[in-house]
Amino acid sequence: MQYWLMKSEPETFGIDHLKAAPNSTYCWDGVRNYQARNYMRDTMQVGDQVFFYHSNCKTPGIVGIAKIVSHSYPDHTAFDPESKYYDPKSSPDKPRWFMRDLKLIKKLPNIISISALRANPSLKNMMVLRPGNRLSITPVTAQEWRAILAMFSKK
DNA sequence: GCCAACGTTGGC
DNA sequence: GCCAACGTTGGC
Repeated sequence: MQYWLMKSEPETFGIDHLKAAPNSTYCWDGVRNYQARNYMRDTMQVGDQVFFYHSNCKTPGIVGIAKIVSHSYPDHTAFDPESKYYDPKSSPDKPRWFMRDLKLIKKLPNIISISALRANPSLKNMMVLRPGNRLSITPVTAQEWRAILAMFSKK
């Protein structure tokens, strides 16, 4: 079992979009970064747990918990010229980008903001908090996972 | 809206 | 294979 943090812009695909999807499950499309793709395609396993993070918004932070419920498969939005994720270098024969399905486990009662995360000393090495971090999918250690769970179960 | 940090592109 | 230019991310 591994843990991850996955960023999404709430305007584009937020926690409520996932919640509203059939079976609260949706494909994590649009990843166009090789490192993030490799995590998704190669490293993730079905059953891994995920912090759902809202980025590029008024209050960035962790808003929910989800889990990986599928193996990786080609991201079809890359084949669609109408999609904003279209990539002519990816084809069904030779797909370049992959995705997995995520199922919402729970939406948190309150957001755990990035400032709250930064204020927690046990998270000082967390990847998403590192300066200049732009990776949309980052691994979370078991220690970090537990420390973050403790932050909201206390409330 | 600003801007620092970073990944990608493409000329050489 | 280097590296400058460019585009994007994302916190503030």
